[in-house]
Amino acid sequence: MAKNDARSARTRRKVLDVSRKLFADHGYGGVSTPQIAQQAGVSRGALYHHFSDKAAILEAVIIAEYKAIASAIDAGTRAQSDPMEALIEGGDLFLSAMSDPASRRLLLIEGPAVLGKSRMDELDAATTTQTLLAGIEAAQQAGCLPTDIDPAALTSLMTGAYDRGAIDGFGDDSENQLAIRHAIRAVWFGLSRLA
Amino acid sequence: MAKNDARSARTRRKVLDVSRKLFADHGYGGVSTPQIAQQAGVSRGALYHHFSDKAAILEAVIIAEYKAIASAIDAGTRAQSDPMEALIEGGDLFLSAMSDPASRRLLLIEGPAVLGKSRMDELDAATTTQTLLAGIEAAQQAGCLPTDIDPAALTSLMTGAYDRGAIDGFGDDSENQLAIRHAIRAVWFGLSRLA
DNA sequence: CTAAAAACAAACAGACAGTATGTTTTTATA
DNA sequence: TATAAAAACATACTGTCTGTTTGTTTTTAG
Repeated sequence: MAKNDARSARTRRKVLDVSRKLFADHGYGGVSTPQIAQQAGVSRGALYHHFSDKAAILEAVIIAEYKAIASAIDAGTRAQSDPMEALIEGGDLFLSAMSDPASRRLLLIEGPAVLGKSRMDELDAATTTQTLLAGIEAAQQAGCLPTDIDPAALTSLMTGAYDRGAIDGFGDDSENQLAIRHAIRAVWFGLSRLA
Repeated sequence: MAKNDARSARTRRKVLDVSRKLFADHGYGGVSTPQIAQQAGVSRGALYHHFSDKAAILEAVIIAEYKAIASAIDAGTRAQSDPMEALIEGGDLFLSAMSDPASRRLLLIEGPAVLGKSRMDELDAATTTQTLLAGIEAAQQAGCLPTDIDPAALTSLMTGAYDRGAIDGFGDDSENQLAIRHAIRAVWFGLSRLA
């Protein structure tokens, strides 16, 4: 069972590579399975042999995307003693990882619309949200953030802020991006003043 | 030109009422135009006479939704001398207005995916974003918020926080909602400490 | 009262999603 | 190595959808 595995992996890879670009460029509804099959150089039968339906293709693309983001953040994370610095650096790495417009559209627009919020939450579990929640709780225990704030609620708000910051911060100019990073730093510093 | 206007208004109303519920319940892709026409008691021909395509129906639904939100916020806004109190109260009203799951799905999920971010920004112009930006600038001029923060950047972040807060704050329990409101208050207070 | 326009209805054409059926390639076993 | 089973791939087909076109009824304006 080796030659088949490679064959399947090759086919899946071709489909996912093509689909990622198509979904990111034209959105889920703007892409057809014949289009994916043709550009991937694969028959539609092969496509449906590996994926249960069209949404499953997007889901596989998004899972790969989460993994890429997570490993990019992991790779860039340095040992950080101060919990607040860790939060800010983690956030900056997230924003950097989301500098690709394709990532942003797939994870923040198409994913929630096609797979639904609850499924996206599951897929996200090991990635940004969990990391942020852990960081916030650590900062609270270290006395750097006020403890009367529900950590899950703050995680929601800051996740939303980062997501929106990623979307708005990369319009065209990188000027904007710096302003976003500065503003989010201010939010964290302000919260730490309340501790 | 009176009887026809009423006829058109009646037809449009029926289509939009039915579409709002269908789109909110099953998502844009999960609803068909025959389905809309049938439930609205209207022929598909009539439907396409009033709307250029399926996306135009969603757009009309979303425009109505923005108007409803805006007027709900307007109606609840009291004269507020303190700029920070105005910001917080406006935000609370936004969260209350978004307590309807249908509003949340239409404005935060389906809209961006189908119409795109730029179109949603245009439709949103007169509503939440503009109001928030004005509030932040006013607070900065009054010395309640630090002036070294780009107001547009902060508006992005806080809009994202509010949107996400609306989505996460209404899962099932209202306990969550209070935690969200408390956390966002803390964010504003923290920022004001930096002024 | 009648011609033009607006509103509505029905039929149609092209395309798509998902499935069923058939074929080739790979794997496991005798 | 020969062969049966299984996996991978290909093609054909069904029902449905979207957007358009053509036709009909209702309303408006002169």
